[in-house]
Amino acid sequence: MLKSDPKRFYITTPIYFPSGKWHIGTCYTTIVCDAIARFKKMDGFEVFYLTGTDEHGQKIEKVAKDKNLKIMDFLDEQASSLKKLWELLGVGYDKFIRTTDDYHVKAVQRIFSKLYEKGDIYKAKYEGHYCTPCESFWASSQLIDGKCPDCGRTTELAEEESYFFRLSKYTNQIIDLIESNPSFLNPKSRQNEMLNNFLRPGLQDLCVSRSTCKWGIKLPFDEKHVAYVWIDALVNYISALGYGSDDDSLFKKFWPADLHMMGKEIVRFHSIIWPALLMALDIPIPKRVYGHGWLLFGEDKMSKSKNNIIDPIELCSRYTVDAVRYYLLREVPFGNDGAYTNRAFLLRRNADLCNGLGNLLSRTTAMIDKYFSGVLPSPLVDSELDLGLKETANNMLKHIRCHMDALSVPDALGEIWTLIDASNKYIDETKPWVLAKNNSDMPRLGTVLYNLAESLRIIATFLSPFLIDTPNKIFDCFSLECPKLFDGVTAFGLLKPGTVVKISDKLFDRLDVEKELSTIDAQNASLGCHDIAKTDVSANENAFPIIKSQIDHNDFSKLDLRVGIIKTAEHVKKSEKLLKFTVDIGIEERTIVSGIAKYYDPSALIGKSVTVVCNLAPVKLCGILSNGMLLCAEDSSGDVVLISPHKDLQAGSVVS
RNA sequence: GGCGGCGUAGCUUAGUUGGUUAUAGCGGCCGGUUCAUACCCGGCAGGUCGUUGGUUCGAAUCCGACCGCCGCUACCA
Repeated sequence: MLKSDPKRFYITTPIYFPSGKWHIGTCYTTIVCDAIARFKKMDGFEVFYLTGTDEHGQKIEKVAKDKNLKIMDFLDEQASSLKKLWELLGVGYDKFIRTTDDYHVKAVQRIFSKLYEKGDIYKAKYEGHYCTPCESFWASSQLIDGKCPDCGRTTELAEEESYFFRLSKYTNQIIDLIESNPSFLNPKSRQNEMLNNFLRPGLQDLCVSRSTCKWGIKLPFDEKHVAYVWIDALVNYISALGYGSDDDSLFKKFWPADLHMMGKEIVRFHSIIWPALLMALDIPIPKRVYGHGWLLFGEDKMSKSKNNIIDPIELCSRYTVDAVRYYLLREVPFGNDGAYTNRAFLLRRNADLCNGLGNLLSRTTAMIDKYFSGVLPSPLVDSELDLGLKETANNMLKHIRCHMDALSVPDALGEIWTLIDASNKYIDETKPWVLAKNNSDMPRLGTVLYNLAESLRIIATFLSPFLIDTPNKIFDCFSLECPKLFDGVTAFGLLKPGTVVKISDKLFDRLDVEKELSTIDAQNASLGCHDIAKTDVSANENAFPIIKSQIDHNDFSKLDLRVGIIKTAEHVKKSEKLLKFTVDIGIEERTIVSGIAKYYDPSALIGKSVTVVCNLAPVKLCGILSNGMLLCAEDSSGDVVLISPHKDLQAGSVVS
């Protein structure tokens, strides 16, 4: 007999940048992938699920330094805290890669050499903006209001030698890849974005090295340079499989990847740069790249609550891991952004997990206990009513598989709930409590309860890729183990009559939503949590950046801060963010451009006192020379406010 | 400014190529039931499908304008 090729599935999350605290947005991607990976395993695939951390770069160096830690100590700590989080959330990855791992470093170096020899990497000078204190180069587009994006100080023009990857060469190939292969990049709107914004205008070659940053992988042909993020980070998807090492059997087995999953913010790197690199290396292109939406933390409009518990660990310990996984997988429409609110979470938990699933198990096991002393009866007397239930169960795998292939995880879960709902309805229609009153109806009653037990077995089986403890609790009641594969599980008749059935504990406690919300409010208030509603956490991990390194008074005295009075204020044409001001700083009037158009109506600012940084080097913004800076503060919700003196002072008053 | 997307019941949302009374879930109300976690089952209410013109026998669905929200991007990430 011919052995057919085993079915394989390689799925990846992005590697996470360990500079801050982990939040529930990181969890979202990873849990979705986990569910897909588990599903594929049970569906007969040999699966490899990869996740990990992206550990190089200046920021890492800086954060470690600011925390007074050795870089590797800091990184070890971060990686292990992430692994702990995945363990808590039941994430069963097959490999956790760290870009500081030996084999990865070697693979990156080999790839650099290969591309260099091929001529796809070349050395060139480029002009950039250099921030001396930060020792970093920035492109014009990276500057924020003309200032260093890291420290906000003025930068100066300088030249740097760097290595470039000939990305431009691959423009047409990538266009062709996306256009002729619609399943490669999804959702479809991302294809348009990539094509219109980058590909059709033509790609620019990509700077792939840095000479100012030390914390990175050294280029084998030029030790003064380290790999800049692109090649380093993206290569993890193949280095993790042993590409470029002595043992590349996993690579041969699993590449090309079946699915690179990520948040929409990094689709560009995965759908353009990554395929181009692979093309340059003559490696096959991954089959699918999917950019999912963000999990947003919306304000709970229905209540006065403005606070949300968003710490995943806190959420799990309070409401169970399965409830958190269920909510993330069920409530966030895939491909779109989804909003997390405590209310929605609690309502979902009650409606689906307590009332739907938990109560079904409860009433079923209770009846087997009550009417058959806890021994599973035999199915003896079939009826028309049974057919619908069996059919629903029989079609489940087909339907769920279809949704999972389309990456519609919420719909896949919905499919399981149709069987849960059908089972609850089946109880109502068959009325076991009426059958129980009549001895002659006992065989029929036994059949009904047997069918319900079978239904629960099937439900638990299909839940097991998505939830962790709950399926096992259900199997436990029937003294079963979770099957390894879906194959053959949907047909009724697997459970052995005579099995001892345990009455289940409550799967999930029903909660009073209003009470729970006020408890959360009270707790947050006592913890001093401020309004974190409306905050997009995935884009906001550095809402309150860590304290910068200490300066002495001499450093401080270099700043020339003065009170200024706004004389004129207007919108900068062709700009969404910028306002142009004339500010009286006592000795003269200055033109200052500031990126606060979103927060202020210019006409309302005329005559107001503000704080001005007067000796900041001028910078051109949208063609206007801005000579100074208006001090502003931003809170965690993204609100930006000008800093003004408590009472009006003479223009030019010195701030010290 | 360029490109793209979205706007359907209180909330979340189905509506591939235009066609009978426009989904479904949650929440609300009413009824039924009692095995069960005040649960389950049934029913009802609630929508001028963002606004406005047009094409058509007929539009949530196609075209134009407008309003509102969002994403990507802006002289080499």
